[in-house]
Amino acid sequence: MGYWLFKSEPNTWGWDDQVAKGAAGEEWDGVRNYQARNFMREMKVGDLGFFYHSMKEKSVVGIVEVIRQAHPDSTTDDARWECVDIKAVRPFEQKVSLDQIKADERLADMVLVKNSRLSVQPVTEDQWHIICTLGQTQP
DNA sequence: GCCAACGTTGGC
DNA sequence: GCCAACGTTGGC
Repeated sequence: MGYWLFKSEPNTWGWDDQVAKGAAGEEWDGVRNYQARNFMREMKVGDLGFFYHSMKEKSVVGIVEVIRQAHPDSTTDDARWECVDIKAVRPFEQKVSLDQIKADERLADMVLVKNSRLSVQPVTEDQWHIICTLGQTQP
């Protein structure tokens, strides 16, 4: 089981948009960064991820599940870019802010802290459980 | 809204 | 293959 973090600017694509897609989910398209793409290639159906709102909100707001492995990104003809499909699983009872994450020394190694610009990131199992606890939400 | 950091592009 | 220039991201 892998754990990940998906980051989006809520004005472009937010948690509410993801929830509206229901069980059918949606492509996590538009990624044009090799590191992020490589992580998506590693994802397997059933892997879980955090849904993070960047910019104004800067918080983890919910949990998503990978429902389709990496496949060509339908928003480009460029064969280099691939994406997975994800669906919303459940919202966080309590949003976990970037400030909270930075304040917790157990989370100091998170990619979110170290390389805030990477839009798709791996999360360790320990980090996963800590943040779920902070969010008062079942892993 | 600004700007630093980063990744990508393209000229040499 | 190097590196300067450029565009984009995202925290502040």
